[in-house]
Amino acid sequence: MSFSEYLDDDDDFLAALGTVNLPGDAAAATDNNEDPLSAVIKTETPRESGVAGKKRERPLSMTAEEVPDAKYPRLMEEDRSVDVDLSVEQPKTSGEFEVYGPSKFGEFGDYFRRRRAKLQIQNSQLGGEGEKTGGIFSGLAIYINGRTEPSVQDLRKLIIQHGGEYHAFLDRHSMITHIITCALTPAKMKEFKQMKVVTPQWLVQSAKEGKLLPWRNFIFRVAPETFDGAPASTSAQGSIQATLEPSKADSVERNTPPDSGLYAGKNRTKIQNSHNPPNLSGKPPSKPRANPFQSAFTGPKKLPVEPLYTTDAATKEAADRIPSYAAHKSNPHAERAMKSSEWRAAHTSVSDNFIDGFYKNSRLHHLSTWKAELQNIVAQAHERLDSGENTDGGDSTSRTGGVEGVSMHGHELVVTSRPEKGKEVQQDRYFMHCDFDSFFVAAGLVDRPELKGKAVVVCHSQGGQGGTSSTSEIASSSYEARKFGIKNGMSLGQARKLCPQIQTIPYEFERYKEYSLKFYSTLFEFADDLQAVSVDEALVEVTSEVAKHRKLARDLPDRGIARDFAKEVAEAIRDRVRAVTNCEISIGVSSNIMLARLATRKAKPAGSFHLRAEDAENFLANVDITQLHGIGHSVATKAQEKFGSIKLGELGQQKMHDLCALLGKKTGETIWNAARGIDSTKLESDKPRKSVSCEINFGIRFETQEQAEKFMYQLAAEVSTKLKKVSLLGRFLTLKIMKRHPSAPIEPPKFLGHGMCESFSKSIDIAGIDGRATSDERIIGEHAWRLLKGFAFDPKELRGIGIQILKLEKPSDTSVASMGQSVLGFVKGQTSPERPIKRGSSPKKPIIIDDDTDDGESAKKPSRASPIRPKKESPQKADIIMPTFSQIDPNVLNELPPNIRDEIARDYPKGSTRSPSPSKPKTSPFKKPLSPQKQATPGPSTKLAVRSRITAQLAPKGSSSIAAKKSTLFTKRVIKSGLHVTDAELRKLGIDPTVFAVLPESDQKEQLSIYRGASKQPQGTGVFKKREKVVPIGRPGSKKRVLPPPKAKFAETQALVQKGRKGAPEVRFDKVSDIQDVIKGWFEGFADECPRQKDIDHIANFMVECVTGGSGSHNGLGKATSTMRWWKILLERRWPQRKPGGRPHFVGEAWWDAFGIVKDRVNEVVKSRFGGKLSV
DNA sequence: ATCCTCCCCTAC
DNA sequence: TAAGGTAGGGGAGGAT
Ligand SMILES: Nc1ccn([C@H]2C[C@H](O)[C@@H](COP(=O)(O)OP(=O)(O)OP(=O)(O)O)O2)c(=O)n1
Ligand SMILES: [Mg+2]
Repeated sequence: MSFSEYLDDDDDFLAALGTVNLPGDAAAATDNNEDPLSAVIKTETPRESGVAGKKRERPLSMTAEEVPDAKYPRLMEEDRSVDVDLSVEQPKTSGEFEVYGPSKFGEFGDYFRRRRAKLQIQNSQLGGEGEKTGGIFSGLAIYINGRTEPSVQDLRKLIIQHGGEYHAFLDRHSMITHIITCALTPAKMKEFKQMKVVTPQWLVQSAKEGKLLPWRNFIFRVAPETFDGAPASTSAQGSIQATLEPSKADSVERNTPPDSGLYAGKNRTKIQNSHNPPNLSGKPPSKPRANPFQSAFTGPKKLPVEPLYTTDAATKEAADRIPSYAAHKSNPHAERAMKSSEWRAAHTSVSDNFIDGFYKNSRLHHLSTWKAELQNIVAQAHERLDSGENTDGGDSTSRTGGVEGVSMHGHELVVTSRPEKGKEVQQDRYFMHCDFDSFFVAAGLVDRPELKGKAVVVCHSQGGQGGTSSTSEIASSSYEARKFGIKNGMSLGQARKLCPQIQTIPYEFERYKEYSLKFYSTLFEFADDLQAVSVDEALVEVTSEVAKHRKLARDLPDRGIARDFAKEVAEAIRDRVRAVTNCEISIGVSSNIMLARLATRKAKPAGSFHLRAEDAENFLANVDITQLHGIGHSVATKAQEKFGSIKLGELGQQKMHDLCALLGKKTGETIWNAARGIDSTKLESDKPRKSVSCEINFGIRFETQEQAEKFMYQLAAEVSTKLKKVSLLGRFLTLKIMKRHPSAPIEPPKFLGHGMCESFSKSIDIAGIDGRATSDERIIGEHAWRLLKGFAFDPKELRGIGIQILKLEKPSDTSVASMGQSVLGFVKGQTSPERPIKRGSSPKKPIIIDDDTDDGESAKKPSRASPIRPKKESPQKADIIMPTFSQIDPNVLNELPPNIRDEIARDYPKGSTRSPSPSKPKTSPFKKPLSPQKQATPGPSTKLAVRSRITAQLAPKGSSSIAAKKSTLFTKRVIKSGLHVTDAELRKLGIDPTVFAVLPESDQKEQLSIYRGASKQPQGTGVFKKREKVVPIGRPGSKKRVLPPPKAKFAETQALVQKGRKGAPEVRFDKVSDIQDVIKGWFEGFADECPRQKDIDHIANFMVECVTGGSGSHNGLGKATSTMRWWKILLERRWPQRKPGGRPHFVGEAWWDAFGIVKDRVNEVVKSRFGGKLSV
C-alpha cells in the first residue's frame, strides 16, 4: 500500500500519529483572566520599525518523507546531542550556562515524553517505509481537467496507488507537474498554455508497464480540424477534442527523475526561451489564433515550458509541495552570494540593520501594519461615536454589543442584536465589500498614464534584471497582466515566462497609504459601520444610506420604482473614490458579508454588483468554495477528494454532519450555510487586539550561535517597540521557529527565502511572579532566547524566527516611575486636556512608590511604563486627562532616568499644571445620525474634522499627530463606584485610592473584601492581590528579612495552585512579599510531589527579576544569593544530596532539579549582565 | 467537560 | 539578486 493510500484510508492512524506531537513541554500559562482590554488606541506607525513575519512553507500534502519530521517537529529534539555538539564547537565560550542547548535540568519530564514520541514515530515510519520510494508516479503532482476516460476517480486512484500526488484543482497555491485531460475549452487552453498537458493514457500505460513512460509521448493535442472549426466561443460546453498523438519525444528527458520538470530550473528555462519564446506578441495568449499548444508543446527539440503553477519552487506554498527528495539542489545564485562573507554580513540576518531594511521593503509587513492602524482608526471612531451620542444625541441607540443596534437616520430602526425588542421592523440590511482593483498597480499608474492598459506588475526587481529566473514576488498585477495568467504573489520570473514584455513598476508605499486614507475617509461618509479588511479593502454597512436613497426617491414622480438603490449607492461611492484617488474600486453589495464578497468578485474590475437574496441560490450553485473567505486550498482539496467537487451547489447537498466530520465543525457549517446563502459573520469593527508579534522568515542565515542570539534580541526590541507604540503590555510569549527541512537544500529556490521548513513554536509566561505584564525588550529577549536554546537547533539551520506576545493588557500601573515615553509622547503632542485632573477623591499625591523593591525597577525599566489612567468623571467626557505636574511625586521624578526626567520637565513647562483645553468635538466618522430626522448627512465640518484626523494619523513618519488620536484613550474604562469607602480607609488597607477609583465596581468590591479581611492580620504581607489592579502603598523602610526559614502562613501555596485556574480571580504574589515565603509555601505545600514546571518557571522568573529588575542590583543579587542558599538548605534537610550509588528519591530529585533550573536561570542572567555567577 | 499548547490555515 | 508579515479562527489531543 502506498503511503498516499494510507493517508487516504487510515485517518485513525494518522490521528494517532498526531499524538506523537506532545504538546508543550514547557511552559506555562499564567492565567485565565480575560483581559478586558480596552481598544487599542495608539497608532502604530507603520514605519519601518516593525516586525516581520512570514508564511509557512510547510508541505500541505504529506508525502511519505515529510510527514514524520514535518508534522512532528519535536522529534528533532531527539537529535539534541548532535546539535549540542555542533554548538559546542562554536568558538564561544561560555561555561555551562552558555551552551546552546537545554539546561541540563528541567528536561526530566520531557525526556520520557520524547522517548515515547520517538517510539511512535519509528513505528509509523516502519509502516510507511515501503511506499516512500515505491511508486512509479512518486514526485508527480497531477491535476485532472474535466471529464476523462478513464474516469477522474479511477485516474486518481491510479495516481495515488503509484505514489503520485493528485490535485483536485488548480489555484495559485497549487504546485503540479502535469495536467491530464481529454478535452479543453479554449479558456483552459490559454491557461494551460505552458504546462505539461497529457492524456490519461500516459498514466494508464505507465501503470500497465510498471514504469513511468515519457510524458512527451502522450502530449495532449487538439485535433486540428476541431480547432479550426468553430472552436473557441462555441457552445456553452464547447470544448476542443483531443487527439492522442504520441510524439517522438526525446527519451532523454525521461531519463531524468520523474519530476525533472519541477526543478527544470533556470538553465533549462533559458534554453527553452531562446527556442520557444512563450509569447512575444505582447498580447494575451487568447488573442492569437494559433493553437497555443502548438507552440508550447510541439516541435521536436523544444523543451517544454515550465508549468505555470509548478515549477518555480520559489513561489511560496509551491516549495512545500515539492517532494522533498526533489528539492535537493541548492540555489546556485544564492550559493554564490552566500560564499562571500562581506555579502552575508551586508544582506542577511547577521547585518546590524537587517531588520530595519527588511521591514522598510517588505510589502507584507506594510500590509499588516496598515491593517492594524486602520482597525485602530475605526475603533476610535466608535469611541467618538459613543461618547458623542451621550453628549449631543437625544435618545440615541448606542451600538450595544458592537456594531448592531445602530439607529438609522432614515426612519426605520435596524435592530439586530435585540430583535425581540420590538416593534421595530427588521429591515433588510445592506453590506458592501469595497476593494481597489489591482491596488498597488493602480496607484502606481496614476503617475504613469502611459502604462495604463498594459500588462504591469509591482515588484522589487526593476528593469530586466534576473530575466525569467527572478524570484522577486509580484505584489499586484494589472488586469491586462492577468490575462496572461499572471497572479498576485507569483514570482517575476514566472510572470516573464508568461508574458516576456511585462512591465514592472516599483513599490510606492507612501502613496498606497495616502490613497487608502482617502478611500476610508470616503467610506466613512456612507457607513453605518465599517470594518477595515486591508489597506485597499473594507466592509461597510450602508443600510441607512440605501434607505436614504429610497426615501428620497419616494418623492419623485416615479416613486423610485424599479431602481436598485444599493447599486446606486455603490456607484456613488465608486465615483467619489475615483475622484479622490484616480483609481477604480469595485463594490459588491448584498444582504450579508459573504454574499457581498462574492458580489465583488463578479463586480471586478471597475464595477459594482448587487447580489439579491432571491438570486443567491442560483448564483451560489456554481461558486467554488475557494471563493469563500476563509476557505482555501487545504479545505478545498479535502472536499474534492471526499465529495468529488468543490462547488457550493454540490457540497450543499451533503449532510452537514459529513462536511463537519471532514472539514471541522466550523468550516463544515460555514460551507453548508453558504450554499444556502446564509452567513452569520458579523461586521467586526472594533475587536481588541489579542497579540502583537514580530517575525522574520526571510534572509535568516546564521553561522554562529552568537549571531542568532544577537538577532533574537534585536527582534525582541522590535516587538517591544511595537508594544509600546500601542501602549500594551504582555504576559505571555510564543516563540516561532522555522528550521530548514532536512531534505531541503541549503539555499532554497527563492532567493534568501526560507524554503521548505519544519516549524516549531513554544510558549512561556513572561510576567514576573507578581504577575506584572511587560513590554521590556530585555525580558522578552531573554525569554525568547532561552526558548530557542531549549530547542537545541543548529543555528545554521534556522530559517525563520518570530516572537509573539499575548495576554495583553493596558498598563494600569500607578507608579509614576512607570510613566514612560509613550505617555510622554502623548502629553507632548496632545492638546491639553479638557480640565484638570480630578479623580476620585484623592487629589493629591496619587502615586506612591513602594520603596521596597519595586520603585527602582520601574525607574530602570521605563518600558514598563504605564500611563496613569485617570478616572473619567463623567461618562461623556472622552478625553484623557493627564496628571498635572504637581501630581508627580518629585521624589519619583528624581529617580527616573535622566532622559525621561528631562522629557517630563519639558512637557510640563515650568512645573506648572498643565492647562486644560477644550476637548475635541465629538465627531464620529460614521455618518450615522442617531435620531431619526436629525442630520441625515454629516455636516461638512464633521467630515473635515474626520478626514484631517485620520490623515494625520497615517501621515508619514515624524508626524506629531499621534497625540490627537489619543484623545479618547482609555475612555472606555470609566467606572463609577457605588461603594462606600474612604480614601483614608483605602490607604490604611494599603490600597492606592487613585487606582481603586479606576477599577470596575466588581473588582473594587473584591479588593475591599480581600484587603479588609487581610488587614486583620498584622503581618499582612499583602502577599496576594488582584493582578495589577491594586497597588499597595509602600511601607517606608520595611526591609527584607533574613535567611533561614522564615515563617509565614502560607496562603501563598494557594496562589500557586490557583494560578491559571479558570474563573477564580488570579491571585498573585506581591512583589514586595518575600520570595522566601513563597518558596517555602510552595515547597511545604507540595513536597510530596514533584514541582510543576510552571511553578518552577515562575519562581525562576521572579528570581531573575530580583536580580536584574531594576532596583538596586546590589540588593537584588545579594537577596537572590541568600535565597538560593536558604532554599538549598531546605532541600538538604529533606533530601540530603545523595551519595554516588545511593538510592534516588524520585520526588527529591525533582525538587533538586527545580532548584538547579532556577539556579541556572539566575546564573545565566547574572553572567550576561554582571559576568559571574551566584555562589550558592 | 474544559483548558491549554502547538500547531495548521487563511487573508491581504 | 530580495525584502516569504502577521493576526486570528480553528482543531487535535493531552492535562486538569
Ligand atoms: N499576495 C499578495 C496579495 C496582495 N498584495 C497586496 C498588493 C495588492 O495590490 C494589495 C491588495 O490585494 P488584493 O487581493 O485586493 O489584490 P489587488 O488589489 O492587487 O487586485 P484585485 O483586488 O483587483 O483582485 O495587497 C500583496 O502584496 N501580495
Ligand atoms: Mg484589491
